[in-house]
Amino acid sequence: MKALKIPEATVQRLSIYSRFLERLDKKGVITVSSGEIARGVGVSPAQVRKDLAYFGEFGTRGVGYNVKDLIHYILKILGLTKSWPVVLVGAGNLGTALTAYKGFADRGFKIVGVFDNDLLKIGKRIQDLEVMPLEKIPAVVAEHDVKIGIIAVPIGAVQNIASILVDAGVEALLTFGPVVLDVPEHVVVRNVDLAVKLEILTFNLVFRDLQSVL
Amino acid sequence: MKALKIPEATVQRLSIYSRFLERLDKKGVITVSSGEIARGVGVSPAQVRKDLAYFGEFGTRGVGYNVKDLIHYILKILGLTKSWPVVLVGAGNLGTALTAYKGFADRGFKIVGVFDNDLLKIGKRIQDLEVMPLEKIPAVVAEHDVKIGIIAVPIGAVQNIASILVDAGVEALLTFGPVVLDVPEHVVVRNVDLAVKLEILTFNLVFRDLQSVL
DNA sequence: GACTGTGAAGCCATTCACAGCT
DNA sequence: AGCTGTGAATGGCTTCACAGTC
Repeated sequence: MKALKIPEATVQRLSIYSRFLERLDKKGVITVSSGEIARGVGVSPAQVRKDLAYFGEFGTRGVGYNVKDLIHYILKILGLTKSWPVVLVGAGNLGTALTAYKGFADRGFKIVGVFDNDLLKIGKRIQDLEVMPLEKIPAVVAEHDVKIGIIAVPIGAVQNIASILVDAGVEALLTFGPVVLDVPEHVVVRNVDLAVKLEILTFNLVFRDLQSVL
Repeated sequence: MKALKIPEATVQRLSIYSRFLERLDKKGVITVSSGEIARGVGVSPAQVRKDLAYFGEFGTRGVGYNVKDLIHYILKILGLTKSWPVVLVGAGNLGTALTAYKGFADRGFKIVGVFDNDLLKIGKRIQDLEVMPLEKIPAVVAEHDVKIGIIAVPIGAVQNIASILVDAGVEALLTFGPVVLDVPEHVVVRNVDLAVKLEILTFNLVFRDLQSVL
């Protein structure tokens, strides 16, 4: 065997490469070099080659990579050659925005159920989905063999929802806001924290000014 | 001088520490050790100490850190001892969700203007803000001395909005989706890509299964 | 000549382990 | 005894540089 540990940064970049390549493909571009990809997404050419080398030899020396083929290989690596059903818990502002988010559908993610515990929201329609009570989670997860859950509920409720999803069979969770989840080891969790992102901006703004004084 | 290069990961964690500490403070906790912080946010104690050590000596040996003081120091480091005015461009689903997002207000970010180029959206009220046309960006940015812009528009329009914001005087941008911005060097840009996050999940799901076969 | 694939080098972040303080 | 602060060691990711191929 060969594949061992893949840096998370590599996985992130593969996702980005593949979307850049799809744009090239739409423009009719047939072949691309690591340097062109690098410029297109803002990394170094060596980085592009290294990232791809973790998974095989996809290029031709002296020529570059075939765009269509490379797209296919990367999607295969990322597990995106099939559509993934997703459940979303939380039908507030964020949940509503995520349900409508085209970026998910474009990449084969299909939201098959939206849930909330708020009686005022249950029954409401978001896109073409009816918001369901939490009790329906197990049935929907089982019916569609859902592996991925998105949790967009107030911070105090996140752990509880995570447990419900995991018990129902979900194996990967995307959460928002500052939470540390207690879930079984086999469950993959990633978090998006928008306040952190803004605070990286403010840090850089003030730190830059601070340094210019030294 | 001493401070030189701070890892971005450190900045992220400081933001997370500070919110954990605020929860402790609300509970009335006076003193905390690096080990307790570490357990609370899911990192190693040494990491916590190292992160703080970049910026000074905030603890007492044998005792730990004073919660209130440490919160204050971290907020100072992150530039959060003042409120930051923010403009948001894009009044679609995501923009609307972001405008209502409590996590921003809680940390002192105040959205002072929401803009869109869609005539159907202009004039609409989101929270207590009226959606304004793009032409108003320079005036609002100047009036409130806005340094931070959030761009939540379709991917094709992002670069154009970024340029407008930068021309108006904004120095830090938060964008969504797969874009590489062309902006002056002094402008700080960070990106949130939700599809990438989901694809990290799928990668891990399929890669785990793949590895178990080897 | 052009560009990939890759071992080696370099760089950066995290962890270790212990001296120093309370 | 307990816990911080930190130099040293480790581990991991990125860049370099070049051999290999078209």
